[in-house]
Amino acid sequence: MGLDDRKLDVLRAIVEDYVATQEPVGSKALVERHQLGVSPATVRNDMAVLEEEGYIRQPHTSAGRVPTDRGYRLFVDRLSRVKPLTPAERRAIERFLVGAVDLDDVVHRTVRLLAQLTRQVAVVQYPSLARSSVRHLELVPISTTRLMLVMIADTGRVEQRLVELPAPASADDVIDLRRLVNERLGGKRLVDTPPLVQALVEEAPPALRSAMATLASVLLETLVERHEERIALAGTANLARGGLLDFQGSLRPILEALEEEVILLKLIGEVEPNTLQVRIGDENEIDNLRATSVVSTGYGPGATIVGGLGVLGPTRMDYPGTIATVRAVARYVGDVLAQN
Amino acid sequence: MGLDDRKLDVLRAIVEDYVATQEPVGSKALVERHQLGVSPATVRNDMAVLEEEGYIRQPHTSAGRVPTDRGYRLFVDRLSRVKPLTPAERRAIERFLVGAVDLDDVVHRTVRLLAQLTRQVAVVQYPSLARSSVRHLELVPISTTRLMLVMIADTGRVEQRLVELPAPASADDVIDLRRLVNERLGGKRLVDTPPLVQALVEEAPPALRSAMATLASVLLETLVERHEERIALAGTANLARGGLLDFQGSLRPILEALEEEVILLKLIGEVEPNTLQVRIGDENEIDNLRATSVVSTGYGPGATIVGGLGVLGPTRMDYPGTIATVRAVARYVGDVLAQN
DNA sequence: ACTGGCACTCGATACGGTCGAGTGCCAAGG
DNA sequence: CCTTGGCACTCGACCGTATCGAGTGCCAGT
Repeated sequence: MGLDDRKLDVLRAIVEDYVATQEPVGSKALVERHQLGVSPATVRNDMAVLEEEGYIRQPHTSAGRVPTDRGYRLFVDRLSRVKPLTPAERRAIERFLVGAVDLDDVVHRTVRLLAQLTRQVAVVQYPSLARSSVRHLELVPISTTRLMLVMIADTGRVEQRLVELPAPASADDVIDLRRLVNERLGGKRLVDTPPLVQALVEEAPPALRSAMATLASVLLETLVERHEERIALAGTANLARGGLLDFQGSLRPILEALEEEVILLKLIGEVEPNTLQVRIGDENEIDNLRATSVVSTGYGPGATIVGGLGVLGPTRMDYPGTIATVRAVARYVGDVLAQN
Repeated sequence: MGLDDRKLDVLRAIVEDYVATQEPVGSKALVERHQLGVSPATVRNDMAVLEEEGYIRQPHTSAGRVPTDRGYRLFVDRLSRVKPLTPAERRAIERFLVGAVDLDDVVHRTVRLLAQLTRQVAVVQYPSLARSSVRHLELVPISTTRLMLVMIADTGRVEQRLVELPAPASADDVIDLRRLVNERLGGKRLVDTPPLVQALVEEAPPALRSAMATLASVLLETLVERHEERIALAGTANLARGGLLDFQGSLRPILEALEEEVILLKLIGEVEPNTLQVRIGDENEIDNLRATSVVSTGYGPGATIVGGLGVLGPTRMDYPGTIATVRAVARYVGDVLAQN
C-alpha cells in the first residue's frame, strides 16, 4: 500500500486539475500541466495503482481519471497546503460587518459573505442557546392574561415567547414575576436553569404560583428542552452553477435537505473546539447529501464556541480555498462577537 | 378575431392537457380525451387560428401545440372554473395551526403548508410594519449605555433593536423614557409616528434629551423609514421537480431571485384588498422570473390587509387549483390572526 | 525503474434511414 | 359556410453504422 511520493504527487495533480476543469484528467495532460519529470507511461502505471487502492476511478474505460471520495479525503488530509487568502478576500472579510450592530445583522452578513467568497451554499448557526447564559428576562404585558417573555442572552440572541396566563395578572404581579425570575436566573447558563426554575415555582408566593408555573413551563419547554436553534442559509443558487454536471443532474434531494433545519444543524452544529470538519461525499450521514461535501467549524468569542458555520458544495470543490475561507470567517465572526 | 366558443374550448383543452402531461398536445389526442364533438381536422383549423392570435405555439413544426403566456392569461381570465379544494386539502388547512401561538410559528406553518399543498415555492410576508400599530414599546437595559428596544405591534410582530446611548442612563431614566415613548406612541400606526417622535425629542426633559434623540433615530430609521419587511420561504425543492423541463434547464436565475428579499417583496407585497394576482411568465417585471408564474394575494384579519402571500411555479402550472389553495390559505391565516 | 511503442476500448460525433405524430391544405359533402 | 376525410409533407425521435481520438494497459527495451 506504500504510495510513494510521486504517486501522491500524481493524485494531487489529478485532484487539482479535475477541480479546475471538471473533466476527467488523462496521463498526457497531466505531465504537460505539471512538472512531474516523468513520462505519461509512468504516470499511467501510478494511476493504475491509485485506482486499485480506490483513490481514483475511471468514469468509462478510455476516459481520464476522476478522484473518488477516498481520493479527496487523502488529498485533504495529507496533500493540500493551506492556500492563503487573496487580498481581496481578506478585505471583504474585514469589511463585512461595517455597520452591523445587531446579532441578526452579523449572522446575515456572515452567511452572505461566506456564500459569496466560496461560491457555495453557506450555513450559519445562530449562537446556540445551549451555550448561552441569561443576561436578562423581560416580561411585557400584552393584556391582563398575556405576557410577552423576552429573553436576552449573553451571546446577543433575543428570543420572545407569548405566555398565556391562567388568570389575569396585575401590573404589580408582573413586576414581581420579573424580579423573581431575574434574581434567580440572571447570569445563569441556560442548561443549568431547569432545577432553578423548579425552585422558582415552589418558592413563589401563593398569589403568583400559578402564573409562575405557566411562565416556567414556557421557559423550560421552548428555551431549554427543545433548545431552539436558529439557522441562516445563503447561496443556494450556487448549487445550480456547474451546469448540472455535479449532483448527477438533480438538485432536488439537496434542496430538500437544506429545507430541514434538523439536517442543517447536524451538518454544522456538532463541532469540537479548534477543529475544522470536512465531510466528503459518502462520509455524510444524510443520504440526500451523499454527492456533496461539507466544510464546517465552530465559532465564538475567544476560545469558546457558541455556534457552527460552514459551507456545502460539490465533492469536486476547491478544498484548500474553502477551508481557508471558512476558517478565516469563523475567526473573524468570533472577534466581532467578542467585542460585545 | 372572434374566438367562438369552440375555439375557446379547444384552448382550454390544450391548457389542461399540457399542464397534466407536460407534452405538446396534438389535434388527435385532443378529440380523444375531450368530448369536443368534432373531428381532428376541425380542431386543427381552430388551432391554426389560435396560433395566429398568439395563444398557442408549436415548439417545432410537426409537434403538438403548447400554450403561450398569452394563452394562459386568457385561460385564467375567462376559461377556468374555480376548482373546489379536496377534503384532504381542506383538512390540512384547518389543521395547520394546531398548537401555533406565536406569530413566527403561524408564518412558518403557513409557508410550509402552502408549499406542500401547491407543490411549488411558497412565500409569506410577515405582517408589514407599515400596516401595523404600536402595541407596546419596551426598553430593556443591557448595560448602562446600552438598551434593547423591543417593539410589539398589534399584528403580533416583535422587533428588537440595540440602542447605543451617548451617555450612561440610570434605571430611573430608562423608566422615564419607557413611559414617555409609550404615552406618545402607544396605539399609533407606525406610519404616523415620525412627527410624534419628533415631538418626543423636543419635549423630553433636558436630562433625557440626548438619550431620547438616539432612541428616536433608531425608531425612525430602522422601524419606519426602511420599514423592515420579513419574509418566509419554503418549497424551493419543488423547483427541481418536473425534471428540468420547466425553466429551460437552469434553476440558477430563479434561485438567485429568490434570495433577494426585495424581489420577493415585489412579488407578493403589492396587493390590493380582495384581489388575487396572477402574473404569468413575461408579465413578471423581474427578468429572472420570466419563465415562472406567481399567484399572490393579501391576507389579514377581517377585511384589512397586513401582508401578502403567494406561490411561484412554472408557467405550466395548475392555475385553478393553485388559485383556490392560495385564496383559501390566505383567508384562513386572516381568521387565525383575527383571533389575537 | 522508467520509457516508448502499440494494440485496444469506448465515448463522442456524424451520417443515413426509418418511423410516426402532427400539421396544412384541399376538395367533397352537409 | 362550416365541417370532414384524405393526402402529402415536415421534422423530431430513434436506431444502427462508421469514424475519430483521447486514454488506457501491456510489454519489451534501455
